[in-house]
Amino acid sequence: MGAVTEGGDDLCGGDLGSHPVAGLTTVLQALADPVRLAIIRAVAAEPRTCGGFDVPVTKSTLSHHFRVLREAGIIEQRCEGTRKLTSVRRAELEAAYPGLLESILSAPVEEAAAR
Amino acid sequence: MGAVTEGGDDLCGGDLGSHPVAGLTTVLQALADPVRLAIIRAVAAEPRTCGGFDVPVTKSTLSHHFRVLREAGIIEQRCEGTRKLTSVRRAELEAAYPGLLESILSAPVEEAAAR
DNA sequence: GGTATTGTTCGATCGATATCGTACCAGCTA
DNA sequence: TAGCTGGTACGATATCGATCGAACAATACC
Repeated sequence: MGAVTEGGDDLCGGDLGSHPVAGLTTVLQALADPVRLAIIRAVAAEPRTCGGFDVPVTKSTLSHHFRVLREAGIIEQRCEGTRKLTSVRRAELEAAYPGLLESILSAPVEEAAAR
Repeated sequence: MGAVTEGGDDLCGGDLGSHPVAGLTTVLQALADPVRLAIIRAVAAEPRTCGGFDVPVTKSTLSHHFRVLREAGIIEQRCEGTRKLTSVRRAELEAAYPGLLESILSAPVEEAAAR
């Protein structure tokens, strides 16, 4: 079975989107962070690259958060030249935990709290 | 230094149920633990006391988890003699984050994983 | 009164993780 | 070719939190 046929250039399409949606605890843990929550809100509104966030962390920390979200099966990333386009895996998430993402995205945004 | 003299009528009625539902991050963090998830599932099915759980932790750890859930506004506890009856604050939670509790409770139960 | 039951609190331990800085790598672009 | 940009990898640090045991408190029961 073809792993990922992204239409030609699959230089990075290998394991970036192949993570299945993780267990409930893992997913909740991935969501239970203000930075990641901000990421998901922004990405859910419109897929974007790492540069498109205004969270007050360095890019290495941002990369770490992306990995956590990716490994929880919440987001997927697609190479776009030198950039990486991040998007929420709405369908898979909805299939695994119906209503969860919806209820979280529709919750009021908390003000950024130092942690 | 004795003479606390609290009168003895309502030792626990005060702040055990008065916590408002916390912010989304706090609530998700409170939910993102297998032990607490098990507690909530059990309590949601039927309010019960601390002894009514089969989680593999000591009672002090259990007490800690109850405090976290209580302070997140997810559960409330009522004194019942020497016992404490715990129940989920469904209405308040539903008002704060519609659909959240529902989606979590209806998710498949993960097998207990060592953490 | 004395004992058992139920639960909290405190101190200690120990693993998880959020964060940063630096180095590094892969594509663009001049 | 070199430089620039977006992103990852790795090591170090520091804080958070889950866990336990022991001590304590309050009520029920004999």
